[in-house]
Amino acid sequence: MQTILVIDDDENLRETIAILLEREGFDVILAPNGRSGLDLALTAKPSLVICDLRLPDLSGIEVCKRLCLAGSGPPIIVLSAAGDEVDKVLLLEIGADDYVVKPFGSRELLARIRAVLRRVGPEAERVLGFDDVQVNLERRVVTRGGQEVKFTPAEYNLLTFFLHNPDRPLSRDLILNSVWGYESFPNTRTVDAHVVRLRQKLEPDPNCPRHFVTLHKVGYRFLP
Amino acid sequence: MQTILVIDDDENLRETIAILLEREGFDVILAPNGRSGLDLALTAKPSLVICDLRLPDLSGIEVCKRLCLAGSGPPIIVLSAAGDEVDKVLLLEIGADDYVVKPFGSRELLARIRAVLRRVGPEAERVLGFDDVQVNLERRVVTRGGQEVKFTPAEYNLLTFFLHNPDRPLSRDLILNSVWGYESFPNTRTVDAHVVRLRQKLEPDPNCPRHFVTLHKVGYRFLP
DNA sequence: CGGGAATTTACAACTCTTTCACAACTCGGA
DNA sequence: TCCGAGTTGTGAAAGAGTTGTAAATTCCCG
Repeated sequence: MQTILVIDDDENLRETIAILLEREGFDVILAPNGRSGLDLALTAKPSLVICDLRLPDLSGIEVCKRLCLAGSGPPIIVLSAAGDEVDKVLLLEIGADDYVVKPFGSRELLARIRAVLRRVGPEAERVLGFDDVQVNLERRVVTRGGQEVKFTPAEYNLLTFFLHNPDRPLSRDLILNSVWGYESFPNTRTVDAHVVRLRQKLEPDPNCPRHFVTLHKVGYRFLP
Repeated sequence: MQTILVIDDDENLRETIAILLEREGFDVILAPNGRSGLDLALTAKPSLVICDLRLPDLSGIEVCKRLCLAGSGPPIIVLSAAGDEVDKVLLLEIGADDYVVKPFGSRELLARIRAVLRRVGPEAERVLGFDDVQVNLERRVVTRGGQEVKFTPAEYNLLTFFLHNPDRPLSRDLILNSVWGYESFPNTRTVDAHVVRLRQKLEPDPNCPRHFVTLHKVGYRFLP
């Protein structure tokens, strides 16, 4: 599982990126400023850092430098505002691996991330699972006891969301926002229906769920 | 005997490089602009391409992209003028193998050429396939059960893109960007239409595709 | 035991894909 | 330069597959 650290003082953007990346199967950790970002980068050992150029305390440049000082730190992608006069060469020289100019499309950011990760090293097999169930995020394939199990997009998205958030109580609203997105507003019963489908396909005994557990009046919880 | 294609609008430089390379025992072909360069690269199958960044029609970047489309294509060394603000990362990302800043010495250029050729190594067996279908990238010929099957350029590009990316979910957008390129904007239905054509030509049963599989709401997947 | 909450099922609406025909376009040759 | 064959992108209609929801039922907790 690959972890990405996002350092940006704009909470909105931070969350947007987080959701985007999580949906792609990355673990995401967030920091609102340079100092905490540096700390996290050194303690959490992320596979990649996305860092805004303009931060309240340390500048993005400063962050890059410090991270590179540490030797073989994680690769860094710098975000810069459209107006900024960015010295690309300088950025790359001090250790940034790539930069993206705001505003950027999600596709662009993802492409750059993958390019950097690919360049840095062979991508770890991105496989999650529990019991005899395996989910290959790269291939978008789910197997159970070696047999492929088919999933519709909504089911698959819900499944990976659970897998990325094990052991946590997840409210229906949170699930809706994370999996369906802010633009669509299905009612919360919808989540139930899809959980049922997951259970039927993946629970050893769908009548007595052990992995996709109901939290009465709260929501659901996924237990590996 | 190895052939090198030189794309540069400066006739003087072109000739200088040609003489230099021929003295070293390479076959050299020349092109004064991006378009004819691309044509030559595709028809003459050089072992290596040297391409100026600044060209009258297509930029060197554009040339790189096109050449790398299907993931095969010859290695590329980019020439950039001293003043150019070169985005090294971008260059390497889109498929250039190395770059040399003008003015350069003949020794340097030769060293880089040899390095790239060495890295690329003995030409890989460039035949891909599945079932009784064989695709010879060298000759640009597709056979099925020994019989040649004709492919139009768009079909062929799509086919090789699939072949180079087996087993992965490929969104329509990704396919469009990779096969058609960032500058052309056909709508995503176009991909469907071409997939249909591939299936009709290559699937044992076009009504029940086993190799070019639809991922509903996601895109397509190629399974060898 | 009562009432709200969760599950289950079935289904209709909907979205996405396939198919097909066609017009625009490209390119080579006369 | 013009023409014709071949190629390619697109729209429209039909066909598949997906998904949100309602309604009936069961479950859970107080």
